[in-house]
Amino acid sequence: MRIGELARRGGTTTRALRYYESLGLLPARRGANGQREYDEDDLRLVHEIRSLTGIGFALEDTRPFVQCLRDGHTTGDACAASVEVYRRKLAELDDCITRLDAVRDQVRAQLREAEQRSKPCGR
Amino acid sequence: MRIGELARRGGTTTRALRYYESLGLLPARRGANGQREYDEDDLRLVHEIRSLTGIGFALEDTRPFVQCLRDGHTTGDACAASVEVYRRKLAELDDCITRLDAVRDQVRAQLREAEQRSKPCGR
DNA sequence: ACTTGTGTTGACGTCGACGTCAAGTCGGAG
DNA sequence: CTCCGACTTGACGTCGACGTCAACACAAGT
Repeated sequence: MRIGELARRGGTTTRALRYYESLGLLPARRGANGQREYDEDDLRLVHEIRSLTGIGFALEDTRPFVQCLRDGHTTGDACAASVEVYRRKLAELDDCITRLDAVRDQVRAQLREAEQRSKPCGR
Repeated sequence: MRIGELARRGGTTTRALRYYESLGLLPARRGANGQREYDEDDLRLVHEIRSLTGIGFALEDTRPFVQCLRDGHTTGDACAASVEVYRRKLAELDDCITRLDAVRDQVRAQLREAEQRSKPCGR
């Protein structure tokens, strides 16, 4: 299939696919006319990339997963490098959530205080 | 005081202060020589901006707080517009945390599954 | 007077993941 | 043959909060 179909079926755009190729993430074979030619395996790679970036993974973080699939594994996370990314991301998420929780509490407290001051009168 | 001192005492850089000025967030008086001249009140504004951006507020979100201080209030959140920003931010934080929690659980599950597959043998 | 430090404006660079536009080529329908 | 849609490469735009550099003026210490 050509790039337009791959984009449609992969839930993305041709621009994104060319961008992935420019990063070496999604290399493409070329037909006699110079147009990019893709197959079902490529569609799997696109799905892997999209599902990972969809939950907040950076494109570079998807690289091990994509490589893993290209190496013939049935899932992108069957390789050690991918699992390592999982671990790192999990740690990042924990950190992030912890910080956001703290900020939320802080903002909540400030909000309560500000509302308190604005209605100092009884009732 | 001049811009360098304000930057030092405000815990930021001269570049940032000029940037704030370009946004109309921190207007500056000028001395006879054309140099920016600041006072202690300006330092308060800088502290307000930094403490808010420090916890993740966008610069534009700090505008009501800064305006509030310039209007003579003792705190930046003494005005309705500021409190409104608090409320909006709190909602954003709740949303964000909820989503991140879901993602974390998802990644955790994937990680467990991947580790499971890599060590299918007992023990 | 000289040097060093601090100030000024203006403009381009950064990061990530593409969007958008331009100008041209290719494929199939009518 | 013509036309439209899909394809090609290349290059600039976007967003936010500044960093960095250039080239110059001003201030203060010895």
